[in-house]
Amino acid sequence: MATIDDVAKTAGVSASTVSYVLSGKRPISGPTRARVERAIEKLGYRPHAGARALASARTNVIALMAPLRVGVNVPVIMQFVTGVVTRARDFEHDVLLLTQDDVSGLDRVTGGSMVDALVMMDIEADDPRVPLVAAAKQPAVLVGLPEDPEGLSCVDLDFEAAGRLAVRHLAATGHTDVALIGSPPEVLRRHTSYAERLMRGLRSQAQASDVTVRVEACDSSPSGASQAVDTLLATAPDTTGIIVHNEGALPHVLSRLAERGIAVGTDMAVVAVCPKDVALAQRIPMTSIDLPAEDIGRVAVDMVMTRLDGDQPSETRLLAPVLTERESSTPGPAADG
Amino acid sequence: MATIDDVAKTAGVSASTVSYVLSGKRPISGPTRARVERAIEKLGYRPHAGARALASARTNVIALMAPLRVGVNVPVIMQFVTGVVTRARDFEHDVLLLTQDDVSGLDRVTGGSMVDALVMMDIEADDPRVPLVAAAKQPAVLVGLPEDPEGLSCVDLDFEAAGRLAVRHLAATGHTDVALIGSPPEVLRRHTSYAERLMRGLRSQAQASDVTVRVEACDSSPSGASQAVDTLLATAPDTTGIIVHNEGALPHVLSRLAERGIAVGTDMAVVAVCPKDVALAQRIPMTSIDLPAEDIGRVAVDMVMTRLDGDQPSETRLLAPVLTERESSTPGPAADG
DNA sequence: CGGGATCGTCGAAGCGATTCAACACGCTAG
DNA sequence: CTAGCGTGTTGAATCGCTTCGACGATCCCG
Repeated sequence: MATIDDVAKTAGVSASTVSYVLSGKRPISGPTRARVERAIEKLGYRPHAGARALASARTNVIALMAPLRVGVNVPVIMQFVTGVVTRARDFEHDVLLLTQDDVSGLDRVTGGSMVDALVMMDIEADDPRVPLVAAAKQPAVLVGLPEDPEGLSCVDLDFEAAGRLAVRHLAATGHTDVALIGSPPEVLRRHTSYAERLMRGLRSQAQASDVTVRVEACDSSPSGASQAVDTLLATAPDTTGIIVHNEGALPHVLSRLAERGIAVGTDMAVVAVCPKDVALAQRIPMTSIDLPAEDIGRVAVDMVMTRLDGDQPSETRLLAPVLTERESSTPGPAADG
Repeated sequence: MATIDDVAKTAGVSASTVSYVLSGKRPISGPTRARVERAIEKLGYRPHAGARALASARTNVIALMAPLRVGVNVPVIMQFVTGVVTRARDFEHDVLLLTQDDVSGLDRVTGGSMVDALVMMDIEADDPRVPLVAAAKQPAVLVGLPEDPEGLSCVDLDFEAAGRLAVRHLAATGHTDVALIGSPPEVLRRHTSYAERLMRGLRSQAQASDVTVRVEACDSSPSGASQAVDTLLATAPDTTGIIVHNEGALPHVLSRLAERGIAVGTDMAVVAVCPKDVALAQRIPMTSIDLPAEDIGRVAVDMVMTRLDGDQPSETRLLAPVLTERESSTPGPAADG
């Protein structure tokens, strides 16, 4: 491989000049720049990433911790990841992927200066990674909300507001008995923050809107979904509105309702909290609160990049939920006639 | 951050000794090793990845190109990725994720010595990345089969054998009119190798077993799947066995069959080509040919690691397909009575 | 008891970039 | 006419590690 010295030699300049042409940190005259660029082209020169990292203390790589835990919805994760990877490229950064949720990987990439910054997904209320990453020299952004952010920046959909919004929507369309079909029990057991925040919003708005809300955990299998539906209808037969916050279970919930002869949209209003494409890929276009996974990934990168040099204060960004009415929810019983 | 010199100083040895303790490339006496290790521990020393890469020409990172193209099944991709990431850790390597299928990323990580090796997924028959990666100084393994591998190593499920196996199974259980519900049209248009190989196997065995086989492309949406089923049953009403090679469409195909009152397993035998967990997550446990995505990812890493120093010759590894009978396929009409 | 092998450690030379201080040059202003 | 300035370029130091050759000490065997 050609080195910067080779380029310098064939362009008839010094290595530092080549470096400045590349980085633009000092003015270089037009002719010189042109000669250098020609030399680079000719030799097919690519700066050595390691050498660069050593000299400049910048790797142009960010770490993305995306633990693949049981119960997480893989396609949604991948939407995040896509957002992160593509946005990172806008900042000339590549992405190092860590899928294990152990803490050693964090230590390695952080301590070894393998990355300039970190984005961590699937944050739990009391996440063991948080103190470690707070102590790291690299800036970090958490996707989700830990109990104690320790001065770290966070970003996520405002699930609490989403919960309120969903209930408000159902209440406004005349429903008084609503239910949540939510995350798998494993997710709840881990105290993954989004699940709890949604419920909090749900409950507070239920009280405010004088609506009862029943909660069912639900794993993503067909049988799990059927069971959740059956239990719900057995214990709360007056339910006329369901909020589904479980991408994997959603199609099965709809199937089960269909099997039981319950027409979604007329007999039963259903609001999904999920990415738009999931909402549209069901048998009926779903009224949904969009989970803008790719956006969130993008924002996470924006935030972490801002903090690369300037010591921006930490900040928490909760994206406002947007509810889009589609065919799965229509005015409920109280609004009838 | 502490440097190797700091460690050397506090341990009372030279930096090279510390390095040898870490790498084990020269014998170090017990007491010395112990002193060094204590110093490392005490200072929380982590070798600087960039410096290491510069000096040793090893980054301990491999690149994973996983283009997220339309029509690919994301959960399956993630199974590959998981296999790659976890196996890479066994070799002390981390994974740099490239999701864009452009060629510039390849160039960057390759030319800039950011990685020691490459794993490339979703290979097309005439993939533009292949010549580039063949010219790179890093070893590479392709997941899939290009038309001309140019001396590169490849790994994949033996889809041609899978096609034969599926037909043989159906033929053996008495079916004479079978059909494939296959990949989305985009995938076929790209000449993604697995789709074509499966069809080749299907056709050759159909001829050998004196069975007719009809082929339907099928996108992964509910409507696409329904349409594929409807078209199939309209144009080939005698069909009694279906092979589904499309993870996304599979549940919808089954739903549609159910809607039309066709009982899977008795009226219609269905064989799926998909990961085992997908086969088991359907309304009926599916007879399936396992797509061992995670295994393939692991094997890809094994192969590429073998080629890191030794100049092992290139090799193509096609994993033998395994068919597991479950409830979705039972003896067909000719075997009845 | 001497000579060669073996073992453990060290010093120094890179690896390939970045960046700072310094310098040469041509201008303008005084 | 010169001091002073800005512009464009350079040389050298530096980043933190690996690795090669060398060297003293210890060991074994004849």
